[in-house]
Amino acid sequence: MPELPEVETVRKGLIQLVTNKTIEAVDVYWPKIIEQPEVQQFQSDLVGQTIQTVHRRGKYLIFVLDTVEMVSHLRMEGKYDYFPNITPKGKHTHVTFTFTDKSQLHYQDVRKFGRMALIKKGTAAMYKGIKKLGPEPILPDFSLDAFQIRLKRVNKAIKPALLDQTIVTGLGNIYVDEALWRAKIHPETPGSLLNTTESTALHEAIIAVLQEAVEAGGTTIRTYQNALGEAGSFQTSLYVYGQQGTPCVRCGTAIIKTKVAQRGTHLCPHCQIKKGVRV
DNA sequence: AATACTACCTGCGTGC
DNA sequence: TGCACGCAGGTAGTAT
Repeated sequence: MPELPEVETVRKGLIQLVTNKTIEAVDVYWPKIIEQPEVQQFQSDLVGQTIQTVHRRGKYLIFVLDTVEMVSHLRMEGKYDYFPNITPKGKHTHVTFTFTDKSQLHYQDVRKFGRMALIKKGTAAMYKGIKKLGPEPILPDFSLDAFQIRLKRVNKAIKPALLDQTIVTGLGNIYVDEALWRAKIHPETPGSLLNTTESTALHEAIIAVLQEAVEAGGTTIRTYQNALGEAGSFQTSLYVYGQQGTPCVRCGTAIIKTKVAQRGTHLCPHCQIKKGVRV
């Protein structure tokens, strides 16, 4: 389910529900979810550890325990579900954590793309997926200067460039379309062709859309009862994502859906004109 | 180094 | 009803 705002919402929910809980058992039903160490080691390393807090970096959740940290990425459809009592696993439950008070955290993921890894405490920043992330989309981490300098070296389309997580982390398919619409930039524009006005507007739009979405608790597309972070309301504030056929609120032109770098892409064909390509 | 494509999975809607 | 196909909030691996 998640881009940054949804992951942040999940993190807040987890903090409320599992802080100070001690793990009594870990059950794994789809071993590929566990990246490292081996499943048995993963389970035994976690048993007896208490969750101190949950951090987030980009779209990664980082559970901080006594001597280890558990990095968790939800990818497309991963979800955490909390149960106050021991509860039978669902069809798509792949990992369960049972706490000493008999409450449980279930990891559910229809497409099984999500991943978990155990690392030594304090080493999350060095973890494979995390170490290559760009800055968090907030100031001062995400500096306009560095963003503009970096964009000059980007020859590919701005949309996949932003989805890459190395220029700035946290955008996914929804918020990248929203940010580009706000900044009036066509998603296929090569990064190097953005002028100062455009890159400044884009920088501002990225920060704003993600912050607003965090405040709204994220965007809920499909609802699964009980899952943490599924109560977001930002879907009512989307200007292009899923809005194909409806009028652009700025100019009235119908929003279209197309494909850019293999991803469904929404834009206003009047406000967002492609540069660098002969028409 | 940067870029482009594919794999990883399941379920759902669409069209024949 | 069955079936093929495209599509879905993401990233990692591989090849060029």
